[in-house]
Order: sequence, then C-alpha cells, then structure tokens
Amino acid sequence: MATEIDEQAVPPQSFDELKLEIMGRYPGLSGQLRRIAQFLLEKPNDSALSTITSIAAQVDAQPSSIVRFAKTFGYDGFSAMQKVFRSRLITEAPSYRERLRVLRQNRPGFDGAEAILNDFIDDGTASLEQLRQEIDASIINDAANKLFDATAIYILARGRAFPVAFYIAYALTGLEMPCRLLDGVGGLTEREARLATEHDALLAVSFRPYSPDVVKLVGDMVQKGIPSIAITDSPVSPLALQCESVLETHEEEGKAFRTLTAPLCLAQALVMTVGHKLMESNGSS
Amino acid sequence: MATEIDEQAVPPQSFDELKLEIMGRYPGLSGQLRRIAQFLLEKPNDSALSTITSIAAQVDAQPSSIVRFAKTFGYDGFSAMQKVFRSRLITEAPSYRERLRVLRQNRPGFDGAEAILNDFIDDGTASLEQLRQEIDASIINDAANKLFDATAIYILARGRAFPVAFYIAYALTGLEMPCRLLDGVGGLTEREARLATEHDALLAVSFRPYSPDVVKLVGDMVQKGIPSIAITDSPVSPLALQCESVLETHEEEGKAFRTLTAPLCLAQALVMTVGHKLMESNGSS
DNA sequence: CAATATATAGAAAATTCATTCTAAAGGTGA
DNA sequence: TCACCTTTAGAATGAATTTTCTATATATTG
Repeated sequence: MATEIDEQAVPPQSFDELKLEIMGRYPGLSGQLRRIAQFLLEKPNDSALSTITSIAAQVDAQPSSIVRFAKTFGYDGFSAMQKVFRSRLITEAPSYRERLRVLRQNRPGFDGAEAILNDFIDDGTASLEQLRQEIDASIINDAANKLFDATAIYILARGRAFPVAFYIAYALTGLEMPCRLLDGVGGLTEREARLATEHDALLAVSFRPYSPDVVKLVGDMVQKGIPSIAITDSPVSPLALQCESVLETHEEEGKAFRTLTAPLCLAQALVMTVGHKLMESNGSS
Repeated sequence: MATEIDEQAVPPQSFDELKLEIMGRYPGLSGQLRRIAQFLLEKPNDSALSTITSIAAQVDAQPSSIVRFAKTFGYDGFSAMQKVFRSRLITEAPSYRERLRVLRQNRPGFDGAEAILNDFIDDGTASLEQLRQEIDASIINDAANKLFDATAIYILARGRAFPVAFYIAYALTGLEMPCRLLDGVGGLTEREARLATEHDALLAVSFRPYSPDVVKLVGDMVQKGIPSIAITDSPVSPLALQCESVLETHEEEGKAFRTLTAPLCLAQALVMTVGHKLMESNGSS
C-alpha cells in the first residue's frame, strides 16, 4: 500500500482539461461527489470566487467533502483546484501563454535568432488578443469622429511612440485629410502647436516613460480647448488624464522589449474608421 | 468633526464607474495611493483574484495602505472594493467571447469600429503566423552580424516603411550602436549616404510601391560595396534584388490595408539579436 | 449476516487573511 | 525652526477559511 489518494499523477491545469476529467469520471463517483461535480461545472464562476464553505452550503455538504473531491482529482486541496477555475476567468489568451511556455521549455537557454523571433511573434500575438478583449470600440468611434470633424489634425509623439504617430499621419494623408505631424524637426513643434484651434483635433501617442515634452504640450493644447485623443498604455498615464478620448493598449509585464504591435493595430483601426466615415459622407453628398 | 472617511456616500459598484472615479481623483492622490491606483487599473485581473498581501507586495506597500485606498474611495475595506473587480470578471469575460463569435459569424459588411478593429487584429495575427512559418532565422542572424560588425549603420526608408526604419534606429540607439537614420529631412539623404564605407552597413526598408529614391540610393550604396540588408515584401522586389541579406515579410493578398505588424516584429527580432551579440561580446571581453 | 471498505458529517486545529492601531516619517505653513 | 497635519510602515488583533482528524453512517462482498 503506497499512497492513498493519487488517482492522478498530475491534476488538470486548465478548466477544459478538468471539465473533461470530471465528465469522464462522473459515472464512477459517489452521490455526493456527483452533486459537487455538477455544481462545479454548472457554476464555474461561483466555484472560482466563492469560499469552500459557501460552496459546501450550496450543495448541502460539508467543506471537507469538497476537499475530498479536490483530492480525488489529484489536487492538494480545494485551493489548488480553485486556481483552475480562477484561471478560466482570466481571459488573457491563456492558449498563447501556454504555447509560449511550451516554446520556452523546449528551448533551454538561447539558441539564436529563431528563438528570439518566435518570442516576439508570441508576444505580438498575445498583445493583439489582449487588445481585442480590452478595447472599447465606442471610444475608437468617438475618436474617429473627432478626427473626422477636425479642420486640421495635429499628431504628436516622440521616441518609441513616434512610429505610431508617423503611420497615422501617413495614412490620414492618404485619405487626404489635413494633418500635421509635430515631429520636432527644427524645434518647430511649439510654434506649430500654437496654430491649433478648437475646430482642430490633437492626437497624441505616448508610452511609459512618458516624454515630458509631449505631456506638457498636450496639457497646453487641451487647456486651449482643442479636442484631444490619446493613445497610451495606462488609464492613469499623464496623457490619459488630460485627453478626452483615451485609447489604451496595455503592455504585458515582464517583457524587456515592448512591442508596438497593439498600438499600431489600434491606429490602423482608428484611421480605417475615419476613412469609412469619409466614404459615407462622400457617398451621401 | 463628524465622520472621518466618507469622501464618497456610495462607492462605485461597477468597474467602469470605479475606473472613472479613480481617474478623476488620481491627480489629488498621494504618491503611494497613485501607485496603488495604477496597479488596480492596469492589472484588474490580479486585483480581483489576489490577496491584499500579494497586491501590497507588488506595489511595494503595506496591506494597510491598500485598505486606506479602499476607504478613500468609500468602501468599507479592501474586500468590499475587490468585489467590484470580481464582478468585472464574471460579467465581462463570458459575454465578450460571445460577442466576438457573433461578430465573426455575421460580418456581411461593415458594422462599426469594432468590426474594423477585429479585422485588423485577425490580419495582424495571421501575418505574424505567416512570418513564423516563412522566415529563415539564419538570414536574421546574418543580418544581425552585419549590423554588429558595422562601424556605422545607415537606415533608409520612406513612406509606409518609415515607421519600421525609425523603430530600428530608435532601438539600436538604445543599444548605443552608431546608427544614422536617413530620414530625408532637409534633403540631406544623399550627402549623408555618401559618407558610408564598406565598414558600415545599410539597412533599407521598402514595400510596394517601392520608393524610387530608396531603390536608387540602395543601388548606389551597394555599388560602393557597403554591406546591405533589405526588409521588403518580395524576393524580387527592387530592394531584394540588390541587397545581400534579404528579410521578407509577405503581405497577404487582397487586403486593402496592409499591416506593419510583421515587418515590425521582424525588426524587433533583428535588433534583439544584435543586442544579444552585443552582450555576448561584452561579457567575453 | 458479518466483516470490511468506503463515504460522510462534524468538530477541531492550523493557517491565512483583512483590518485596526500605534508609532514614525515626511511635508507644509507659520 | 517649530508645530501641525498628512501619509506611511509595521506589528498586533481578530475574523474567516481551509484543512485535518475522528466518529458515524452507508455500501459492498464473501
């Protein structure tokens, strides 16, 4: 007689796996364990957030029975099993993270450009997926309206954020929209910015660490009543706090190099939305 | 002296309300409370599931400070505030996936910014996946070696490709590599390019329709024996035909807007590979 | 039917967690 | 510079929660 409860060498780590495991073993479970199984599968949200006591009460059992259930499925205890339910709630593209981990495991240490490229591709894909989940499309729409209504569009960014600004300026120019890229050449930014009126619009892009110049200039222009849009990486960034429309693209933590994938994609969508409004108005006129 | 802490008669009950409230009061908060606010807004998932101790550790504060934060915003304590974060998880997450599926299924034509964004995200993801499959890592490695060995790096692009070039210049500068972005300001490109020698390297980026200026300049510089790298969209593009190292990122056909996702990701990988070589050589010297 | 194994209930123990309280530090304005 | 106010740190407290343990009940098998 070795161990008593180790039906499962390694317990399921994802909700889908656990679900399958429970469904498979359901017929062999005792009456009470079945009730517990049923509750867990039917109310995964409650299972993720409630205490063991509360769950026990809802299935009319003792907390210890829930622990037994968890151990039956190979977990150390209820808490370990609940982690699986919690991970289900976090929709942060778990499939990509897993793939990433697998890739990293298969690659002990550094083995060249291929590993690096794959990492960036993974990061990029994950950040796109995150963008999809976190962005509020109505804000894109508001921002597009501001741009569409503007007599002139001022675009401002520095450093790492500049490619985004440049792309927007390039694309808007293609749509024959009047836009001015405040690129800082010759130190003309402030003079140019002073020309803006409340009939225009300001689109500023900045990520941590936020360029002080950009922050200050945005402050000045917002003060003058110029409609303002920010593309930035936090709801409490100096840009977000000042601008009317705020488009956020959260960066993944722990990554040494942060990608521009998400903000650029967002920028594309913004420009395209403007373009669409343009076509609509041309068509109807 | 009536009550001590009741800044808020009734605290926000939904995440969106709380987010707005935090953003509004952010400027008036103390330094530590700002850090807490930032964490809560940027990591709502963690905030929903972690314990107060864990959150406190992550923002480098005491658990009691988190409680203070919660009370500042009108809650009885941390637990009360955390409920709001938890409710966000169970209300938003599932509905979102459904919304997505619905969107993907019936997309007969245009239905707003959300559809546009989703299209671009899909395109971006697809082009990243394509990049993974088509790229030959050894070419990245060769290119990185050229950059690493160069006395000076000349970077050239126009129009839509310019953001890629700028990003590379920005990143290489961060690595303290000597690079010159031939951005065309003041029409100095040709004069600058003439300074290049065979100890330098040229990195040119261009996509269809290829900028004639770029093509011509690349031709001149290659003629002079300057090691050359191209980031372009076809093996038979005017750039690819002239340069020694060719990094291709195929564009998907039929897409009106072509994304910069893949080339930028490639650029990141390239720069990172250079950075890695840099570290290796510093470590061994 | 007896004997054994399994399942459950319930209480007790141990751990973890949120909160409160107090002292110290840091700013601010006179 | 001093006094006052706000903010923060850290320990202590008290509550809540999970887990373990034991006794009882139920089922199973020979």
